[in-house]
Amino acid sequence: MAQRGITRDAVLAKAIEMIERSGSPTISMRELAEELGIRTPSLYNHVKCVNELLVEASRYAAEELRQAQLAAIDGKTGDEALFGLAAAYRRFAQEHKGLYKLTLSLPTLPEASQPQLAAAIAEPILFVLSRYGLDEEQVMHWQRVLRAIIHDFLSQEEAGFFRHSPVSAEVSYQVAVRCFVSGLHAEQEENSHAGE
Amino acid sequence: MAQRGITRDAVLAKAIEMIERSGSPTISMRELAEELGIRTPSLYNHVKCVNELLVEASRYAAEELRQAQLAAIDGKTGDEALFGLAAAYRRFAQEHKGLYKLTLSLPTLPEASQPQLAAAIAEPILFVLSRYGLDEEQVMHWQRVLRAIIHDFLSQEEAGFFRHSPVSAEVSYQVAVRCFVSGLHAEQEENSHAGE
DNA sequence: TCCATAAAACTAATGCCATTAGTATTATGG
DNA sequence: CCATAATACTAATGGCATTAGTTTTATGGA
Repeated sequence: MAQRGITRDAVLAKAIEMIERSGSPTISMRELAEELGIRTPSLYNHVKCVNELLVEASRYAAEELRQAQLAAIDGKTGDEALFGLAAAYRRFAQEHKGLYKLTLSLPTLPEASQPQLAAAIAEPILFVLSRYGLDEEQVMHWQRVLRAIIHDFLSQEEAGFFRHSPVSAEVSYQVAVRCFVSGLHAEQEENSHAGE
Repeated sequence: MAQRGITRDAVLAKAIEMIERSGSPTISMRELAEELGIRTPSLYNHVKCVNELLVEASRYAAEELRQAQLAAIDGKTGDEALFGLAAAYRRFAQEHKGLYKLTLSLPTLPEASQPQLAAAIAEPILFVLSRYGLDEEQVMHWQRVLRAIIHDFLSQEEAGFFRHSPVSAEVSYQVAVRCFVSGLHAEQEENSHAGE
């Protein structure tokens, strides 16, 4: 038996499908082979190792997240764009748990592929912030702050930190985003006063 | 050969020591046994499974983080206490990488032990925030926001997200904390206006 | 003082996983 | 129509946690 129509792309697609389905950013070669209807070692005709699959899946996840962000800020600027970004992140995390977690562990990937992916994800935020009259370094700081708020909020929620509380996680998230915007305005304020 | 002076506590202590040393919140039964000078299966005379060890180590980590927080706010109130908390978190994360990561994955523990540990960690923050004249639900939201900022900032930094940038992570962190405080004050402001 | 008992170590074995080595089969282009 | 390369297979390796069953030793009651 040979040539069963399985290609590297098909393997990757199935891996991504399984990550989406399970909500977990891990890949089991055994299960993957089973789903494809082949024996485990046959996978190695298409990929080098499980890590290579993770890198490829991360690449895909980063691109998806990037697109979701770009769609969210389309035609918007300023605070509206920021709220749009925050909402898009939250939706992405909820609808694509596994892919989202993959973007969180992106820095564990091999050095080479990492910077581009991180940059691809950060870019939409940087773009929106670049219109706030901050200097380049400040933009970097505030981008990190926003990502920190958004990211960890979601991962804490996902991880179950809020599960045992009656207080709405959704509302907490809105408080967090408003907090960011308000802090950002304060910084802007300070900048403009500095020039007087 | 028997009775080599190894107790359950000794096993746990060594496990914690190894987590501290490696900076990784994982335990290998094989390595653990090797360090203790016994064979792997002998560990099972003292603990039920590797997960039980992780639970115990998490308990310890949560308590340590709690103590670090309490020490940081001792004699302080208001913004000063908040800045103290943030600094303490950062220091703890840097000096106890492994334990800190353990507190991040706390929710993966069995349901039973989780709420107390999460509460123990959150309590000092709740205490400080309780003096800001917010209602109970607001306190909960703002506690989550602060934890989100602090936590993810540190885990992103640890994970290497900032490694390829010349912009200081330390300064970004300060921007984040100031952002929180400024946002908190804005909320306070709104509350007092609402009563007019 | 001695021995029964239980604690704590051991060896051997199981099962799950990723991965590698080596072999068989089949699709395809020359 | 057949040589070759691609792709699947089986078999084996090595690492891991864990379990079963056995041996050794510390200790307290006779």
